[in-house]
Amino acid sequence: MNATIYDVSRLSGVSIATVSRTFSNPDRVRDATRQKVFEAAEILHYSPNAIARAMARQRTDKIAFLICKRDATILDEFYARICESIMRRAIRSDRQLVISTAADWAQAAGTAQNKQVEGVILGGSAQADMVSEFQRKHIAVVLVNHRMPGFDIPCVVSDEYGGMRLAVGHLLQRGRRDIAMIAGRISPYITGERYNAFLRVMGEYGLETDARHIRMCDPTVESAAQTALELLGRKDRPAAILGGNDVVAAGVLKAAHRLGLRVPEELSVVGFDDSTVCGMVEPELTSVHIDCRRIGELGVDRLHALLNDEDCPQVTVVPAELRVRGST
Amino acid sequence: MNATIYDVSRLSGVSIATVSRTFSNPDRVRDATRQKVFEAAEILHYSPNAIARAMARQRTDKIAFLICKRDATILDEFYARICESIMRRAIRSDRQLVISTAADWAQAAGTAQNKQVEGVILGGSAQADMVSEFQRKHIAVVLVNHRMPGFDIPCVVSDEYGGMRLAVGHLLQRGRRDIAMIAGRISPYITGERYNAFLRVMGEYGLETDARHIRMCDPTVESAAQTALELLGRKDRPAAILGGNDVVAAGVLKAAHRLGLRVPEELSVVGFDDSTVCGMVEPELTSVHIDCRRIGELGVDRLHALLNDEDCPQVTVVPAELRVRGST
DNA sequence: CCGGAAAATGTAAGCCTTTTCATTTTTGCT
DNA sequence: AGCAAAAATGAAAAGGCTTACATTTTCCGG
Repeated sequence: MNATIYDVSRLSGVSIATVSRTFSNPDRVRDATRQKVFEAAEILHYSPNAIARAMARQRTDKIAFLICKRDATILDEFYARICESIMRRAIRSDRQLVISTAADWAQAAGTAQNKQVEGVILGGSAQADMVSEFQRKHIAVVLVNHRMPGFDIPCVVSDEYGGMRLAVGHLLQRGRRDIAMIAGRISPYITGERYNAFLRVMGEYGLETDARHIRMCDPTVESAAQTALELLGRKDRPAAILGGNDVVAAGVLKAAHRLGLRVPEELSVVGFDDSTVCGMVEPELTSVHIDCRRIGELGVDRLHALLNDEDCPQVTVVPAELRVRGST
Repeated sequence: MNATIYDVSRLSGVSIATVSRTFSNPDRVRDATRQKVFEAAEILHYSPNAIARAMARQRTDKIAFLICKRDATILDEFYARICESIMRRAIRSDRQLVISTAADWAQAAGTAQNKQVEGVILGGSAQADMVSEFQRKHIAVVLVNHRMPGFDIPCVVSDEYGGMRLAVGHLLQRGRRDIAMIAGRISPYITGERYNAFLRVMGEYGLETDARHIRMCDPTVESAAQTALELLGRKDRPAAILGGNDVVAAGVLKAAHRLGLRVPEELSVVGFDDSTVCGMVEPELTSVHIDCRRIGELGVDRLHALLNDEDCPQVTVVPAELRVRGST
């Protein structure tokens, strides 16, 4: 139905080899020839068949971004940003991108199987067996927003510790010493990382962190608000609350509002991620900015390095920044 | 490097045809044979090469979701939802999904070219030449959240008019007759649709809509807030404002807060899309719920129908609902 | 236990490129 | 004009699978 290289060859009067070269390596044919070929191709609406091309060249120039459903989704602005950035970078480097939400990792591996995809970027918490499966298939793997110590895989993460340090430091500057954290159950990695960072940073500043200061909640505004209500309802309520991400922080704001607590006068609130909601709530939310864009780009770059046998740092940490707004 | 059908054939002692059948049509080989083949495959870590398969079958089982950068992005929760839903549906029907943000349509067409992709779902405002390009390549096209009258293409849209009717009806019930709209410059289609719906509905209710009642703004909270400030600063301020989407509505809320106007007592605010921010702002935002999930699913379904030569409705309208919350 | 139908398997062509190697044409000099 | 080297082109194999058609095996009733 679609024209093939043979049709063009026939119409233009050159061999198929020359047609092929004309399309994949234009400067290796004479001007006159090139013109003839392009003319014929134009007439026939020919364009090279990528499948056949992949078949012959044994490579697809295709990479995948896999999100493990269990703890991440594109509905999350955080991952949407990473995804966008990966998309952009992939296009720029002439790679096709396959995106898949892997409900179960078997499906994900299936998607990427068979060298259809030359490399994958794994977002969210990847599982070890998934990774080894890929490696056995000789598919390059890069982790984004996750680490797998013991595995020989490059990963790109943001500096959660540094971000936390900025956040706590800022609160201290504002005179808040009684700081609590509500960690939403986001992706296990991020949750854990931020949790640990909080403990560590508080320790470094010589501040207390007993059970009263740390709470878990589901990653919804309502759940966060409930948790915050408990925390704020008591006499010895904290002077500041760190949300595990912006949604949680928005929940805290909500709770404060219900209790009639003024923010930031009576309570400081800090979020994580610096997502668009920060600008929508009242007061606007101080938040730790995570450079998702950079993370995505670096993810693609690392994958490229891997695919081209260049050397590639195992761990890349992207710095975080604090965006101070009305809630502190 | 990877095992091929020949390796499996050799090890299991059957012909490559049988191996092929074992994988693509298991019940057409005898039990004993199937077992032998699978065993050999297991040992060799064989799995069929999808490229070669596509080559031989002349089909890829691959579809694409293309977003036209100019007016839509996955960063938009609205599109993220559609995207998610398409992803889910595509996976469920054993299709691979390629997602691409098309900065320029040439690139998009390129991505989908060459029967690498059997069909595309176009999100955001597609351009006519893009569509005809696809059609000439015999690539099926479905429009999501957009319409192209005059083109023979199925499209799936939400019932913006119905949603608007619900919103305005609700406001009237609350005793608000002086209703204004701030339309954000979202995707041209949506913006236009909602704008027209507003005019029409207001007309149907016999309400005024002079220049005072309709404003445009950029699709950011800040821009919306500025616009709302102007609208609300005057003596004859409206009693209710409809935001072109939730972000705009959030901006209105912000403006009201700055002016010390109590919502909903002194001003009612309604958004569109029913995105997650609705639950985060104070008061929570009444919004017209757009069933993005359904839109995505139907998009995929229509595409399937097209690919299977089944008949396929040209226009599918997904109903909208009103979610009433604190802002009215 | 045989014949014929049905089921299982095998053979080989085809899908559309790329690419190596051989061959032809062009180029630049003398 | 003639020659060697360089550039352009062509012929053909390879890439891994599916499938139509041919062949072999199995199954069943008589």
